[in-house]
Amino acid sequence: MIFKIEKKLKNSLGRVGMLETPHGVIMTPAFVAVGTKATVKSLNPEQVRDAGVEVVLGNTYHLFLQPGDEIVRDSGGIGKFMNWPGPTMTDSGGFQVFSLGAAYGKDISKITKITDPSLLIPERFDDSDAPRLAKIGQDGVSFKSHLDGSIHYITPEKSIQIQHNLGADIIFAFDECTSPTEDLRYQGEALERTHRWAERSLVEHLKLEEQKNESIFPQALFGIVQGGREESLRKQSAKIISEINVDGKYFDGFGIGGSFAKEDMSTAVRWVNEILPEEKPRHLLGIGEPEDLFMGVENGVDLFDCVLPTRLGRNGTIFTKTGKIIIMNTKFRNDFGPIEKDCECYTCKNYVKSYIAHLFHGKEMLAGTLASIHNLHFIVNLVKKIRQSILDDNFFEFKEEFLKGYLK
RNA sequence: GCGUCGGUGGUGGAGUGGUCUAUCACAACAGACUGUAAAUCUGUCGCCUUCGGGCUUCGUAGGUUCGAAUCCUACCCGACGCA
Repeated sequence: MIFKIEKKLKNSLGRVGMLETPHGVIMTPAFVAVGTKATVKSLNPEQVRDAGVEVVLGNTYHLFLQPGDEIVRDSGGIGKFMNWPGPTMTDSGGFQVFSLGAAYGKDISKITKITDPSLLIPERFDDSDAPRLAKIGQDGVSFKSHLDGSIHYITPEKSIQIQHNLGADIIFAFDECTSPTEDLRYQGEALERTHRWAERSLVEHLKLEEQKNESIFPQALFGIVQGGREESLRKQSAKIISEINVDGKYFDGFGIGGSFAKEDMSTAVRWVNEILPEEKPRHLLGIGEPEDLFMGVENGVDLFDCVLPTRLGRNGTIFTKTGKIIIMNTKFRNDFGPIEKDCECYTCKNYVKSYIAHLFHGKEMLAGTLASIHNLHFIVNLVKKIRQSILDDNFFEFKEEFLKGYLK
């Protein structure tokens, strides 16, 4: 994997670059489509590609459980398995430590608002008796399969082994995505744990790379920075993760993970990217909304991934330049215009809102597909436009103009 | 014409003397969703409301009863059977 920076955004951390992988080039900043179970939900690879997607992200935990990482390996790797010829990534399962752990069965998001009352609780809320499918040990995480209840212990080594079997071009260290409801003391403990796991991930990765024969593509490993909303922890994490090395071999790039408050996400990202080595790519995990993408790029992020375009699409919420719309709302039943008249996506070129609303009301499968195509195109294209605006020296103008219309 | 069964909120369909504005499902309406446990979930869903409550509903009209969607009578409507 080779990363080249083409141009920097003046007076900020932003940059435009290119990331070369064994399966093709990613023009950064780029939005990565999420294909957790080796499929971008409701879309086939041609539709994903036509939406402008350059790279797809699968998930270690899900593919380990089903169909099993060895099956993916034996089929020729995740890209071949899912018929996606381009670059691929896999997440390590670290997010499931949160989503199946602290967040399981609760109404908790990794993105909070400062006004969220749960953040005002000074003491850590002890809910260790609450049912959860992921339980953290010092050595790894015990997962109770959401599919059949079977127990699986995932260590950093195990996650890396699985990811080597899955065979994505870029893989991530096993981390703990810490819940925003945890107190500072816990955040610190979790951070130390994530750092230990990062080093073990790197050791295992280098070992497996060494054992590979030439017929197998080399993989790049990204370390993950955590630290929640806390400045000292974020900075400490960025420093430690970027310095971790085994015999002079470092992480190939970095993920920025964990929970954020919407209001101060930009500062958290800036703290980290001011410290991470400039010449390596940074991936802001699980973000985001259009305004978050501008924020991330401006603060030095090269890659984003998020389930939002496809999840919102399947659930009937559609991105437009003037804000999100809920296509099932009554007013769209007889709206015979496209979602966006100047949109180049397949959905907008061929269908009107009335029809898409009809498909959703009728619970037709095509509904989620058409909405996902548009949403994915919208977000992927937004990042491409942001990229171009940096090349054209009008990033800040573009940002202001877009957000003025979008956030209204 | 006679007989039997049945008519419940937008729909289907519970309820068969009080705890009934009436279980439940669907539809409808609104909302949520940020490294996917998710083509999912939440709320509203008779009318009015100063959100305390007030008022009116179970084919129609009467009646019995302290009290009726629930019992009785008549009528209207539907299905089936016999003429």
